[in-house]
Amino acid sequence: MSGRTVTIAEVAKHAGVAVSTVSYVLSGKRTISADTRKRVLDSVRALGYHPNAGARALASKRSNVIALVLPLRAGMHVPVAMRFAGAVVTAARRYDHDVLLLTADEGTAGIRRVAASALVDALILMDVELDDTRVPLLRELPEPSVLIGFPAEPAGLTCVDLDFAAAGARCVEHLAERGHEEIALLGAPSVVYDRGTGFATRTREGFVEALETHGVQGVALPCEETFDEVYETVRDLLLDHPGLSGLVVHNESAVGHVLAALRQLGRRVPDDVAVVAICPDDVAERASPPLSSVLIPAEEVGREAVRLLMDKLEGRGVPDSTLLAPQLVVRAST
Amino acid sequence: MSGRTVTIAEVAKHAGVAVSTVSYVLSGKRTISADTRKRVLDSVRALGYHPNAGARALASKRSNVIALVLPLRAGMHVPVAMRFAGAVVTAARRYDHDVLLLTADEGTAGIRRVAASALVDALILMDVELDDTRVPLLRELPEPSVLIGFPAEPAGLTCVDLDFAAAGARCVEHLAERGHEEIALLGAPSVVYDRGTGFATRTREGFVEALETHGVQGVALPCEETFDEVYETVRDLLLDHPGLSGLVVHNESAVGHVLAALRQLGRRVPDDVAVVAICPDDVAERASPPLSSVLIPAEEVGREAVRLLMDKLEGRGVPDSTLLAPQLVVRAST
DNA sequence: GCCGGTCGTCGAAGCGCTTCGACACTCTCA
DNA sequence: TGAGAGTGTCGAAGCGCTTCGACGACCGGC
Repeated sequence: MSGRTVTIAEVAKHAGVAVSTVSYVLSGKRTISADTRKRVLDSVRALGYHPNAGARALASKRSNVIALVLPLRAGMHVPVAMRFAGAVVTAARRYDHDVLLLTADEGTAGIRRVAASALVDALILMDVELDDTRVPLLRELPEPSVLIGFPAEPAGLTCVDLDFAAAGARCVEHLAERGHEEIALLGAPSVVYDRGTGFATRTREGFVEALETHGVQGVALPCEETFDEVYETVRDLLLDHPGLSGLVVHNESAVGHVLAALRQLGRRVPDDVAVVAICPDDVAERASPPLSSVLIPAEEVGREAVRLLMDKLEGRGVPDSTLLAPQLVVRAST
Repeated sequence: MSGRTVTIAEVAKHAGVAVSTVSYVLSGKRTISADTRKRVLDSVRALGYHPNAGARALASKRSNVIALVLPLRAGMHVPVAMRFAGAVVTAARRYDHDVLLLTADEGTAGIRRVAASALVDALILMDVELDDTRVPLLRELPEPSVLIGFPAEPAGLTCVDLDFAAAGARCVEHLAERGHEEIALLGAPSVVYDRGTGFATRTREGFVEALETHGVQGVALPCEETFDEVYETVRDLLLDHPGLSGLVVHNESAVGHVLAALRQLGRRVPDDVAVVAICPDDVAERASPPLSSVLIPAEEVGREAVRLLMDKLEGRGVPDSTLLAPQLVVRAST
């Protein structure tokens, strides 16, 4: 409570025990009698003791901080990224860890620095590309790490993500069930495919494969994010494919524009064109009409990434690859 | 380079000097001969030395980490927040500091914890409300802090923000110059006003005051974020105010819907209704038509917040209040 | 040629914590 | 009844760094 900072020695004196006893009460690493424990905890509360993070890190070789590496680059969808980040912070706190935020300005040097200085115990990487420069570094780092997303060569790494291939396939299946025979996928901006970001590519692959499985005609197109570009894309698509009656949209920034474009082109949703999106729930619910969608389970992915990381920190084995099953929610648009 | 972690003692031995000499070379706190300095720096590079963050923090009572408190609550615009966050991280790195990410789940306890444990040296708070529970805590904390946004009672605090009142006024001025005589402000969702978030309220005040100054009729309305609600709001607004020809939109999620609604209601932009937005540049540029806008200078605000914080950490005096002047960019919508 | 003042370097004392080994007990079972 | 096996607690040794005071070496001024 006081302004001055309280040390473990003061707690020990207040409780009438040795410093090490206080430490063991707090860490639970040795058995302490219920009586002593209570006395110590009372003193901790009375003095408002918070262990000094630096001292703890120095002595224990654990900082209880994890790094969240978040490149913030073009074409990446920021609200989704933020929800991942929020989920990671919340989950980390449950394991008594804090989160250090790293961006890409420093390149891999930042990762090396926080790892080498023992500022962090472990790392979570977001927005992983198929050919990601950070991946080789991760392999040589002694600190454990988890990737959200998949690089081209994930062997020996620990990766978590929504199963985007299954998500793409699930959308096709859904539209096929509804009787649509010609459909299209509007995906990420082309720059995202060019960069080889995994999730976009994998959705497209899942989509394309499922076309065959379900005996449906279909095309997959990239999709830019300004209204005018979206409008043109949709207009041309409808011109080129007069029989098209179903649309899968995997691009959250564009999804509103797609609906507006359809309206403007005189197509009703879902009567003329059914639309299913791959996007977070709130975006789908907020659209008009509300969209059937495969939700991107940001919270779940974040939580899972932290859980895997903690398992690795504790030396427990973890699977290389964790794919979260897509879940389709049917709303007014199909 | 090696797997093992290198200590200052090894650097000292390698360079043939005392440990303290290495420390002084690195910190520059005592004069060291050019010769010795070079030898030490060469050894640092040769061994790949990174000072241990915990040890450094313990000995120097400075962790070189600042906390970024980011509530992530409803109604807050996530991409903007993220740009602030990115700017803060980048700016902090220039002062050799890292950024710890804190969310609101823990409430004020999280702030107290990281401050008391000396995990961080200082704090930056984002998305500050007029009546913010975190503010009283900040006042009693010994660690310096900077707020992005203004609480109701900012005396004794250090606050930075865009001058939203001036931004609101600037939009009115712009529309008045273009000859519009009846205009409206579509603001944040009502929940944001209810919470008393400063930026929304201050824009409205600036808007309302400027109406009089420029002899213009006008109303200010909150604005929800689903298409249907926006559509109704715009429709009713045009019905109630047949002479209305100018719109100020201060709501990034709604701005696309507003344009779509106007289109659907048969109003051309800017011929029938001129629209000026208060939003980040990329949103304004991506709209159709591109919007005249007062940009939200996220990078500048973030950078300024960090600069102020570093000044406070060094014991330099800083102004209580820093307002960044709005800058209006004219595009196709007015 | 001696004195005081820099300048450059060193050694050692912590910073607040964890953890290891030791030790005094109390049980248990031969 | 005494050896052996826990329990519960303590003291002390670091963890890797910063920083303080000390101390030669060298300088210019008288």
